[in-house]
Amino acid sequence: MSVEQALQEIERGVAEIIDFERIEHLIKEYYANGTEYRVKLGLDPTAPDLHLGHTVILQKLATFQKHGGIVQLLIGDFTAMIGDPTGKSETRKVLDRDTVLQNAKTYQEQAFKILNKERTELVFNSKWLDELGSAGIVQLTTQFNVARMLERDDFEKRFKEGKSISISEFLYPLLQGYDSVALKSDIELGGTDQKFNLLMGRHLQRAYSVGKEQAVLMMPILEGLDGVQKMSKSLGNYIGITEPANDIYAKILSISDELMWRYYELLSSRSLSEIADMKQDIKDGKLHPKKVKEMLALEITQRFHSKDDAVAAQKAFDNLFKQKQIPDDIPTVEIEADTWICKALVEAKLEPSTSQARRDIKQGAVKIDQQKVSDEQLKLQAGEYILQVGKRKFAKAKVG
RNA sequence: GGUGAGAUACUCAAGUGGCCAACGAGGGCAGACUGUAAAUCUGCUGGCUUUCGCCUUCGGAGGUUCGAAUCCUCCUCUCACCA
Repeated sequence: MSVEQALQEIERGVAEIIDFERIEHLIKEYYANGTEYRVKLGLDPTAPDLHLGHTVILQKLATFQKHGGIVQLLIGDFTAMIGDPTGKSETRKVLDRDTVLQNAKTYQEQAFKILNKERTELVFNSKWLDELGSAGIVQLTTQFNVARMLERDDFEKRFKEGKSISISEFLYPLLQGYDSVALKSDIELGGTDQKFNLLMGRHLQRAYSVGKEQAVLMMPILEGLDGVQKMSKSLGNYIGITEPANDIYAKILSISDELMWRYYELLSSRSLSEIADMKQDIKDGKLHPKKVKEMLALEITQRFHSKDDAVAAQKAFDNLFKQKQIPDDIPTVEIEADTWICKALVEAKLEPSTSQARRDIKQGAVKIDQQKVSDEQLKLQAGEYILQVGKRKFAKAKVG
């Protein structure tokens, strides 16, 4: 593969690159002399599950691995105890160490679904930050000043609004930047929201005379299923990479058409020209958008499961929705005879409370064996039934 | 350390003695329409073995009252101004 092609791949979908010349140089060196280089990604192990939003950056790392990069997967076990203030309107809660370590472990297991393990170095920043000591911290803080710290958007905003900013939060970007000093990274990746922190790495590498200043490559923030807010676990609009094939497939099909293109650009491995062609074909009426979305869903599902699983997920989905059939693998619950329907739905975990069940029955959302339930006083007689709430919640009930 | 303001459901936010399970907005769930999409329209959005009923909830603990989210006391936390 040529250097040009490699750079093209690297540039795809990125939001911003700082010091592109350095990346260009590193790639050239690799293809000319086989010289490897280090690409850093810092992970904040506060939420234990990776979702598609994280994979945008992980995939970019994998691209670097193909072109001579050794990935430094940095688990911010030390910094996580402070909590990254990025995008937060208030001070984060401090996590205890056990939780942080547990989360970190989950993270690495998942990251290797995308990254090449052979070309990844796993590091924990407590290794050098623990040793930094008070003197080291003071030394570090002399490298930056408050006025510049307050240039950071979220700090500035909070400062203006008179909201509290903890001193420890000022330390966060400094420590994260110091990681780049300790790791001597050549390139650091991150989301656009990390720009300030990423640049800090460059600044500190210069201040500590590391002999290089890392290039910075920022990926856009992936929107969640709602298409508006960023994908995040706490907002519940995410697709986790450990989710079952059926769920991943179904969730992707549920995104809007507009958002689908965004996902194509950031997540698919299809070429940009291919994607542009599909867009045109839809415009010309040659291609149905649903079809294109199915292809995306298949591709992504296959990435985290097998091809067979992906095809099976598609089939299950079609059964469920296109043909309005009932999926094959639904949970079974045993229920005593003569149980009130609302209570049964709660026992089957289809409803959180009998009150909610009652409301849903009133709205015609509850079905037994495809038949709408209209009587909320109904009692289940012995036998086997398929209980359904809404379009996608099912359970098989063995009553008796 | 001093002074002042505030804490209401998933979030924001009304309510300042009974009409309050608590306006409104967002979010969420469901129904219609669709391509399980989006947009739009409609309904619901504390719990309860059963709903024209009962129980719990407006930062916490007490108190006043026939009756408190609303008044009083203390406590906890947040914010602002001053030092």
